[in-house]
Amino acid sequence: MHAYRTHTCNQLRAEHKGQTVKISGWIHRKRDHGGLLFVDLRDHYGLTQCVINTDNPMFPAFEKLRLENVVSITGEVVARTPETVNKHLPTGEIEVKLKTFDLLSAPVTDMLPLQVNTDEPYGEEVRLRYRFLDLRRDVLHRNIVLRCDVISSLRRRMIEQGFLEFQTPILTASSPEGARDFLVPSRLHPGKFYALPQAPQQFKQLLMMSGFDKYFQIAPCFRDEDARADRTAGEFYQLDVERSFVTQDDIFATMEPVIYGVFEEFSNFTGKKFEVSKPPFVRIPYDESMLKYGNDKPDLRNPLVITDVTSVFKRDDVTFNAFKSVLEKGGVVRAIRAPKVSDRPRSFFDKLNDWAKGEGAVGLGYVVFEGAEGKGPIAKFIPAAAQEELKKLTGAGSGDAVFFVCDMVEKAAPFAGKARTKIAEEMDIIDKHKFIFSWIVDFPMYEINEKTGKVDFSHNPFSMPAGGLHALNTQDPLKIKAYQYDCVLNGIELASGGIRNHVPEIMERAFDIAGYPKGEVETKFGGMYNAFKFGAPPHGGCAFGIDRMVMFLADQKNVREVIAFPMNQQAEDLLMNAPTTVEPNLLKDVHIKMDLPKAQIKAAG
RNA sequence: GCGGGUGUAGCUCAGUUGGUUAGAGCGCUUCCCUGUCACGGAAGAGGCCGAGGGUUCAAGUCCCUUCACUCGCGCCA
Repeated sequence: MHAYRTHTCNQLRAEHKGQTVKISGWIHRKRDHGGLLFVDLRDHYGLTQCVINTDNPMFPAFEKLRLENVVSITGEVVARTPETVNKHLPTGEIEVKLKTFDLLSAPVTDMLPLQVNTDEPYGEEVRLRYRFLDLRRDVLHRNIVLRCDVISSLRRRMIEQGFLEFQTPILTASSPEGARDFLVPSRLHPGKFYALPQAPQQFKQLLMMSGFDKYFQIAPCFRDEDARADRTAGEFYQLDVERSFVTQDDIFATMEPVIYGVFEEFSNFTGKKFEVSKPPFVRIPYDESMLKYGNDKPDLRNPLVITDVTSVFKRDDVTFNAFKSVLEKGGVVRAIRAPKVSDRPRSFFDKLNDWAKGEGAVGLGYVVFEGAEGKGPIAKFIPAAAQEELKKLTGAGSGDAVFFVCDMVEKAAPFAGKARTKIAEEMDIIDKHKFIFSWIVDFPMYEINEKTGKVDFSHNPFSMPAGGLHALNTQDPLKIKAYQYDCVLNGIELASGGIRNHVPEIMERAFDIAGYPKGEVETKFGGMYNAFKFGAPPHGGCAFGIDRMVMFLADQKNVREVIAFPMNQQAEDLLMNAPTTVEPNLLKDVHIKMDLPKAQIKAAG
């Protein structure tokens, strides 16, 4: 007999009755009847009930074992009587009648800081400090299995399309992404540093210039920026993809079946099937998204749409001066039509108005259409003819309300976006069991940097500008679009990508417009720049956030729920105690001397 | 760096307007219990109420400071 087990804890069925088996695992739960003791033994695969009574001389020793001890149990598989079968358990037809057992772990003597056999919510700090216990618990354990399955599915789907899986360096140089780098000091080169890759961006482009055609990688990425619920501290994984001789549509056609396929494959993970939007995913130009949804990552589960109704409030017969004064300064009015809400109580509208005030707005004006007539606090400023124009622009009919946001465009658009979300939430019209994908396309190549007031890259500086060199030389930089796109799912950015700029002349001009001195491209991205000169194929790609994909499929609100060993919000690993101070000789090796803020000198000790 | 929330037993939480000895469930210890499956029952141990300061006859409760965790903002093209 095997030293540890002949079967797993999810394997034994009625057909095994009479067999002598050995199973190993953790003591999940005990039910002690004095003369009769039931123990649920748990391993990765499931639970098996074991039973022992006082006839067995091992009874006293076995009875003393505490929860979460690791034991192997040898015994006979016994069919349960019909009335004692447990239908909720796959192994519920049988139990193992214990003959002998071995304690395989050191005996558990301390109190468990968190209980494995409950689904009670625990504090983050305890969960992270004792992550190995939390990972034993059902929900987190299954989430991590899902993550493994999702990654192998992605890998299989990419390989089936003829992509090659690469590894790229972890110790590298600073890359063109805009985030803070993690730095690693060089021992051999005093005063110099490696940077951990924010993404393998340059390497994957170099692989295209090296003639490999179809690249992918399950790539670790490192960015020294603060965490959010959908963004872990420090590091995350991307499905990183690049292809040669492709257009934007080729990238979409490559990725849509992969992403749709994976989401469809695991759409039933939570036990409730999610409906997945089929390829081709809807494509929305950036400008349209900003107008209709108020951001560049629309939640398309929300059916509400924003329209521009500035023209209505500019009419001479409309006398709503609160808006007119803003319009005179160049502002806009954005409207959100909320269908069939005229029967809602006044409190529905007041609540939204209070919310808007809480967001720093003056309020959220609205008109409710009942029959032909518009009602509400500001309806009296809008005569019938103007109301007709309003209905025409927004598509509002009888029973609908239209909410207004008025401000300068750069404030009105995002606030209308927030209001769109808030109104839909209050109306409870967002279908929580849908995955709706979209591609946001035609991002602007440049934007005004608010701090400096100068023209800056708005996305990846390596993206190809639409219209190429001609556009760069002849158009207003702020009007130039880039072959740059995001894949958005339910209001969260899932991927970003672009068709790259592979022509040195266009790249130099692009950096010139963003105010970089001549030669900057060559100094900063020398390897890439050289490659561009020696035969670079047109290429492009994208990168999908794996943690976020799994988070969606597991229906979790926080990426930590799908990562085995995440850091906390302060980018600390409570289990491994990182970051930590190091021995002075290690610092000396890498030529580092501390110069700490006074308050932290004691802490660094 | 800034704002919101939370902090009471090993864990999850309750604790009234400031008022006697700070409670419950799980876990832990001892005992009873031979068909449970979140087994049941009896008893028990376990508390610097995050820390420090203040107001008060009296503070878990009110005020100030501070720390930790968390959510968000800044940041992340």
